[in-house]
Amino acid sequence: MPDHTRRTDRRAEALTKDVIVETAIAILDTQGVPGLTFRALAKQLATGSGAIYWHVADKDALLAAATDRIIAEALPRSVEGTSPREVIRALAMAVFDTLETHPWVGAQLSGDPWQYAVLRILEGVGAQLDALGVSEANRFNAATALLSFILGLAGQYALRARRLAAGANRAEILGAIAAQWSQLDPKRHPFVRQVAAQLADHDDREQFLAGIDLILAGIAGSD
Amino acid sequence: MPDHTRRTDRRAEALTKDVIVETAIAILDTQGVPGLTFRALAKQLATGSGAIYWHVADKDALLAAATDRIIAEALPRSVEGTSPREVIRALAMAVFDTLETHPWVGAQLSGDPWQYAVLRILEGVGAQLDALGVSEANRFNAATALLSFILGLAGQYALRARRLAAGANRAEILGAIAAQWSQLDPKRHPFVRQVAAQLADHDDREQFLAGIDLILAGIAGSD
DNA sequence: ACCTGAACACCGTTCAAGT
DNA sequence: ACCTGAACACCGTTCAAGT
Repeated sequence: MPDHTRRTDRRAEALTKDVIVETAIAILDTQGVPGLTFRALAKQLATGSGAIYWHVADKDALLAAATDRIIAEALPRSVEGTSPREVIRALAMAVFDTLETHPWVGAQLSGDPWQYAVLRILEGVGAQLDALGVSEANRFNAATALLSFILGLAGQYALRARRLAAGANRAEILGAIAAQWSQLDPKRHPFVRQVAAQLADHDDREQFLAGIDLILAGIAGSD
Repeated sequence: MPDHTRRTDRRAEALTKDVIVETAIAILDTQGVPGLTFRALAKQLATGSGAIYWHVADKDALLAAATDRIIAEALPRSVEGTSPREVIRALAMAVFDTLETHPWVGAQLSGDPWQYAVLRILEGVGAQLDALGVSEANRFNAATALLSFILGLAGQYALRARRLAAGANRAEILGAIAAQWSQLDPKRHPFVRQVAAQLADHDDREQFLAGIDLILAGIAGSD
């Protein structure tokens, strides 16, 4: 009560799950998943590694909690005055942009699709389908198709993020993959070879939205 | 040459990458990813753990090699006399069915989307798009949309597989998730609550094919 | 060239002991 | 109730030493 608690990176108040998750996110953003160890986390929190287990069940729970906080903050609360299609696009783009800022989220989302963070996305997507005129019988398949696509892309960008963290830049990574692809046997891999050229200079957001639009077009067409 | 080498589960010939990968797959199928350690693998191969590193760079490379072998064997060589749409469906179902037999493949595919096994799938899908009449400009986006959907689903079934390995059965797992979903706040999660009922008794293959069809319909419609 | 297996540098998690 | 930190039971990977 008397002394002004020093606000360095150390902790003065009681340990809470919130502080733990917040600190974990900071480590994940800077060091990636391999950097998040209970020892590193405890050190940053100026506590013992065992103390964390009083607030969090285990490492999986910690990662899920961190992912959920990121996704909860990233999803647009409500998008007024726009079409259902626009809302779904905005939602998908919110997820996409989050993956750029917090690359580890991609692996976490695609690796544990029943976690609460994923359910938030499913809810956001599903809520629009009624307005889109999708029959109740088709809603389940339509929503999970959109969700699977989003999670699939999440996995893809997750790996690229891992390589980015390793020091390379986007052009180098895609250039290396494109070079590798274009050396493939043309007989066995004609398509991939042909597409290799587009890989290096395609726009990620555009590709992502194109996929969303394809599925939305399919939903509109088949109902 | 003289004595008939005893064919127990031990190895008599020289260690090769093929034997290593084969043994790794056997462990993965029975014990899952956590069961695959270099110590367990070495013991099964009746060799030292260091010996494996002479043939395989590291654990990631071993997992990628195992996944590639599974996918290479699973993909239909060529499907004669059927429409491009049927070929894509057959290809997707081949991947899907593989995930049931080798559950760990799902996590591996979605976790490392640039590995060779994924490229095989991309090639298989992409090769059909020309025949489907998709313009060259749209082929890249169409193929990656299908691929992302397949990989997204792969991740989803991967987790369920992990839970199945832990001893539960399909009905229990989905029942538990459905029960959890239906307890959600109806105000905040109306869609997920509504869909919870369909979760327990939906057909996975049907859901998967429905997703493929939605994307194919979108591809056909937007071109 | 290929294999051995001890050793290194880590992990997540537990738990008696403290406050 | 909450925290400490040593201890346990593992990992992947390396590497001198063997054949």
